[in-house]
Amino acid sequence: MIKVLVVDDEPQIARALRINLSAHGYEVTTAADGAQALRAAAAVVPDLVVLDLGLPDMDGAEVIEGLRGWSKAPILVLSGRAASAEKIAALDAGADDYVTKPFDIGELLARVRAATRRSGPGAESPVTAIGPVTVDLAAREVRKDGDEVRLTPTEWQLLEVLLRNPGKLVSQRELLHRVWGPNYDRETNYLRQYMAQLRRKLEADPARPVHLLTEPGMGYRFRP
Amino acid sequence: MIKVLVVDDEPQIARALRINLSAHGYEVTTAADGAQALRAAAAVVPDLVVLDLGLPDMDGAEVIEGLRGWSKAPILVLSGRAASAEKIAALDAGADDYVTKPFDIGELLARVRAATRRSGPGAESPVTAIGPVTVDLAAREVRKDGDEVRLTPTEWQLLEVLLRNPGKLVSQRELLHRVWGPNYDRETNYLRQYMAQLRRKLEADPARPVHLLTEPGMGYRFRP
DNA sequence: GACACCTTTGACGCGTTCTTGACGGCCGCT
DNA sequence: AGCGGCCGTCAAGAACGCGTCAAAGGTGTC
Repeated sequence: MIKVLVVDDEPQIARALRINLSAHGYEVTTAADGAQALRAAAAVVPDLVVLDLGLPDMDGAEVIEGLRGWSKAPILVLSGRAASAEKIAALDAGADDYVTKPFDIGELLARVRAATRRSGPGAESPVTAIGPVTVDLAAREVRKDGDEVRLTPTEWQLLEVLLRNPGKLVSQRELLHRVWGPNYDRETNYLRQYMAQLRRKLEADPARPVHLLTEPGMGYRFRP
Repeated sequence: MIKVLVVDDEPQIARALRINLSAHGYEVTTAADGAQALRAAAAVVPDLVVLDLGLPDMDGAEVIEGLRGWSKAPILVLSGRAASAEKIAALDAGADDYVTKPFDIGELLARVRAATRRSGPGAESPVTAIGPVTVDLAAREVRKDGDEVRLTPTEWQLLEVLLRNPGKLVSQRELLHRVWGPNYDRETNYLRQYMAQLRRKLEADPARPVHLLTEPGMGYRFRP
């Protein structure tokens, strides 16, 4: 989750930003003045800072420079002042963007997206561990004792459904529907076939599976 | 020297921007419409693009997307329209900043500095090594055993998508969408054709690729 | 207008994957 | 004990996808 630090001394604006950003999937922290902002930045290490100028305790450029010493996270400045000199000062101090109030919330969100897009895609993908095997669903990569294991498309789909419901029982019908389509209900032999292949490739002892379990008469279950 | 491409159909504005940017030490190229812009971008490989919307021949978003396929250079959009919807569309298409006319030239220069500051230090050497081959995505240059290798535009786009997701599997659908457009879903023969060409040019043994791998039925993967 | 280059399109052989059927073992039920 | 249901395993042919070659269509250059 992308972490955003909102710095604003006006509670209404801070609240509005928190609500909107949270609604779009960001993790929001707020600070009401410069000192709080620098402390909060050190604590949460945000991926982006939305900074209102005109804070009660510090000058805007000071806050920007204080942040720039720590972090390379984009800084998006809000301000009531439209004067060019202020914008230039803020941008040259290290801000990445400057928006004057009153601002359109949609536009602000678009600018937030533009700013995070640049620095964003350096993230690692989540990896699921199955005993000696690691599965990276995003990269579509399986490793067993370090070397890679190749799965066929059908094997991937089946494994993905199970892994996305860790610990839960997935019925045969649901597995068939998700992998082969809604017209498949009773082809349980497909499941037997491919579960066996998955176990051969992923389980330490395919005859005695520990993670890819059969629930007789019901379905299959992935145990982490 | 930092190279800036200025795209504007109004000669006075283009001239004013050229003079001001040149005076501040930038190397300026100008283009008067979208087609020229894309051609010029391919030729000079700019470090930043200043793009006026409302070009005579193409929609603004088209130009942005055309540029984004090639390059990660920041795009600073100029526009006479202050409507939020347009700003949002441009930013989400891949623009980095949006300035409404009339604009203060000092502020514009500050935004140019802010944009180049970000990509400047990090974009020093984005060179990817593929065995005996080195690929410089920013400079758009490939060398194999020291000699230059020529890639066609389509080959570049395909290679770029793969290189920007190192280790990750990229589905054939995504590759088709990113290189040929959202209307292409099943033309996997294009992928076969161009992957073969890339392998001929980049792999030591094109018949046994080590870095540009096929995942049958799913997609392709670049392994560093 | 001829030429070169790139893109698009079609066809074929081959290896892999999917589908399908059959068999035997384990378990619970009668 | 006998039986039927369910699962794991094995072994086939069919179908699919990939790499490759070849050639036509399109565009800009000389």
